[in-house]
Amino acid sequence: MPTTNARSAQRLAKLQEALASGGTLHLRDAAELCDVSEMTIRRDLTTQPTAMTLLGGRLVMANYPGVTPIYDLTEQQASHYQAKYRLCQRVLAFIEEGDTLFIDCGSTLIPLLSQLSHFRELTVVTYALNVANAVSALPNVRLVLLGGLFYAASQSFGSDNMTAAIERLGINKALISAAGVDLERGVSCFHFHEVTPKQAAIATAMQRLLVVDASKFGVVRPAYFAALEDFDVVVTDEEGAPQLLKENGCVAPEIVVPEITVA
Amino acid sequence: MPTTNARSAQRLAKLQEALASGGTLHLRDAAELCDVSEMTIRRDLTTQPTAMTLLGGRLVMANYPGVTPIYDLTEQQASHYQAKYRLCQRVLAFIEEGDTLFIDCGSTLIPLLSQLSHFRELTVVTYALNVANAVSALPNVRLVLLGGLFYAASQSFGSDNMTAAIERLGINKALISAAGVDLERGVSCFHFHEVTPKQAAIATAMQRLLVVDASKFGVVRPAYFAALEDFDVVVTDEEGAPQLLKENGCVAPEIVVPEITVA
DNA sequence: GCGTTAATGTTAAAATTATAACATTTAGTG
DNA sequence: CACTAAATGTTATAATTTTAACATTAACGC
Repeated sequence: MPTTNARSAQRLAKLQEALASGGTLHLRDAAELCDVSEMTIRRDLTTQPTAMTLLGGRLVMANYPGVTPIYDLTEQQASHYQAKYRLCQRVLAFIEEGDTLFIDCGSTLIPLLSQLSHFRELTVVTYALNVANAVSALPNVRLVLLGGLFYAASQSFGSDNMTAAIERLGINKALISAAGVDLERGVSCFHFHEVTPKQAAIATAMQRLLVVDASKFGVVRPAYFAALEDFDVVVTDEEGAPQLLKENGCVAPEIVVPEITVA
Repeated sequence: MPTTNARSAQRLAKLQEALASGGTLHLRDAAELCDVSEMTIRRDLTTQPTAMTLLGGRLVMANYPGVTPIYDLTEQQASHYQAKYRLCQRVLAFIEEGDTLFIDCGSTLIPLLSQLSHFRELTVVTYALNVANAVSALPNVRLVLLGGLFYAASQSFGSDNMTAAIERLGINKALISAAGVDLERGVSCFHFHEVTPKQAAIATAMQRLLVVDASKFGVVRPAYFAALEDFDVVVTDEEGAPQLLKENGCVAPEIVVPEITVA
């Protein structure tokens, strides 16, 4: 097994160039383009670290949204996806024609976005790149992206005038996700730069929805951003959640539970 | 051969939901998800009109940039790609370690972006979603996205405080693209919302580079944004460009032509 | 309920892609 | 210049995906 190879890296760079503007390249053509055998390209891909993948004999950029997170729905993951999907279906029940939605970063709310195409007119405000990408494809949804410095870990942006930018917008409903929800320690996330936009959205929005799956209950993450009482609604997927929360003296949010039927 | 099938369409809709947020779905999992055999899914795809494709046993959204336009490198397309690639190679010669680059929207500068991974540290400022996506994958490049309202036609954002946001940044080099370059009528683009960020970048940057292929010469587009003299360098791919411009009395910009060797 | 037809399932064969093993070429070194 | 080892090519084999043909089930009209 060789350590590094300059020529190999050069080939991959060339191929990546070809794919940078989008599209796929058949292994056969890739080999021809680089004037080597298909096997060499295959080896390049396995030996060197690269952003490309071979998908059914075709070379694709692995980090492209339509390709990357290869949704390997094994049994567990399939059910996990179903859970995420159902959660978003419940959120959908709160969305109305003409709404201006603040949509938080993370993966929780992603399945919701394609559902937004069923509305005639909506506006989505977000500070997350993955959310923006999904929404940018919807012709009926106006997209406002709050920019700034990009944080790869959360695929989102941070800026010092995020609060001001959010306050200027007439946000109807804030859909907030979280990495931890605890009755005493409140609602928290992983990254500190998310705190500002989340808090600004909570402060501005007419209605505040916390969207979390049950696995987040009882968990505390480094960045605290709100108390459970700051939300009007908690949308979750666990049967026991309402009791769990209410028995512990938390009465503020209306909690939406699995009774809601999924189409 | 059946005419239409409600259930078939319903399955495809369900699968499309699953893929809407990006990713791929193995045929096996798609079949399981719909509770039918793989063959049925295959038939759905061939029978019904759909935006999905089967790529190496995996279901993908065919209209996603990384997947759809299957890059059939016929001779012409290959050479067209080569041209774009060469143009960006020339631009690359102007970029230095540690630069803060303003990168304009459009497709012209896209091939440049993956090349930026060769630097140790760079900062890219942009108001284009496609640029941001390409840059977000580069670990060595800091990304600043100027947000606002999304314009699908140019895959970019517009906002009324774009100028202020750009002025606050210490932009080293502005890489500007254009849809039209005319000696008398100046440099123009298609969309009016692009004018503000372009002009702000030109005003702020230390060095201003206009990057255009020769097909843009002599063309005037609706939105004027600068005179040719506002640029320090014009990077182009046409041999005749320097004479063409200089003979017409335009002496300001240094023009970079194909003499520069491509690796 | 019977007969017809669409819809789906099952299986086998063909085509394609992936892996592995070994052969050959190329580059570098003393 | 020979020696070594990496890099690439070639070929055979395995695994996977695609296609095709036929069997079975479900739906619908009479």
